[in-house]
Amino acid sequence: MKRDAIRATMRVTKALSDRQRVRILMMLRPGELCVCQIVEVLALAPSTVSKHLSILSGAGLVDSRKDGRWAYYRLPEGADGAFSRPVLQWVADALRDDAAMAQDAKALKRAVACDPERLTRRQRERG
Amino acid sequence: MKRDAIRATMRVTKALSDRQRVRILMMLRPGELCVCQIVEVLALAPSTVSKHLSILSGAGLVDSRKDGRWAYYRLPEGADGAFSRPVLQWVADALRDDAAMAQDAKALKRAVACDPERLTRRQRERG
DNA sequence: GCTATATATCGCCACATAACGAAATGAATA
DNA sequence: TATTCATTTCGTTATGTGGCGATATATAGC
Repeated sequence: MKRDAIRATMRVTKALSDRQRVRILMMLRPGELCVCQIVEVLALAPSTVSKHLSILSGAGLVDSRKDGRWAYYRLPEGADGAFSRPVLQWVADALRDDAAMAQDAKALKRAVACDPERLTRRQRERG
Repeated sequence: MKRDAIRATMRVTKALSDRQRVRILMMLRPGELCVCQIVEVLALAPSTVSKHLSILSGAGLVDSRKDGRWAYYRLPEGADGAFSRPVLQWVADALRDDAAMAQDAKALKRAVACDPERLTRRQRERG
């Protein structure tokens, strides 16, 4: 008898109950992203995006690694993601062909075109 | 291209992001329940439970019918529930063997033992 | 070591939401 | 028709949460 599967479960459902976090998860499906690339697509303050990522991380919905000054987030692979993968798959299915998601994918393609170095410089210059 | 699959999707994830609503959904898996039976198990004010049910209904996670003074809620069957069924299945899998859910199931068994008539009378006398 | 800089954390504010009790609704029965 | 009563709706309150800017942290390069 699991003592609190409910806790882990609610952490996931609460993480999924915010639109921006769902956008992030969908963006991560093709592969890992630098925080600055996520910031670029969501058009939110870096601190806000960081908070969202920490909530996703706490729910086990993303893994992360640091590479120098940059932090990369990705969907957990293998056994790490086994718990949440089905629900994430449901979200992805539900949002297949969604217009807003398609727009994000397009914006993401542009953001990924330049490396974090150039992307962050552009973000800095715009203020 | 669906214009707002995201809206329907977020309605579901927001509905699932509350613990009491998840408890309700799990309680409904064996079959339909009267509002008073749900009130009995959750131990919340009837108005609160009603609000939760209306949110679940808005997300398409439950159907309802009226029978005289009583209202019955159930998980949508067939095509009606096709959209949400996979995510509900994920929740159910995640909470299989969860201690709190088992306790709800036990309390539910007691609540279902007497019919709505007797149950509401007991609630009235205590309230 | 010092500076620059990408990300994370903190403090704050505006808004959303879960809870309750009171009042409204609507069906059964006297 | 009037009353009873299960449920819903409404108004209020307390708490939770998303957003931002300011500050802290940590790493790269001088």
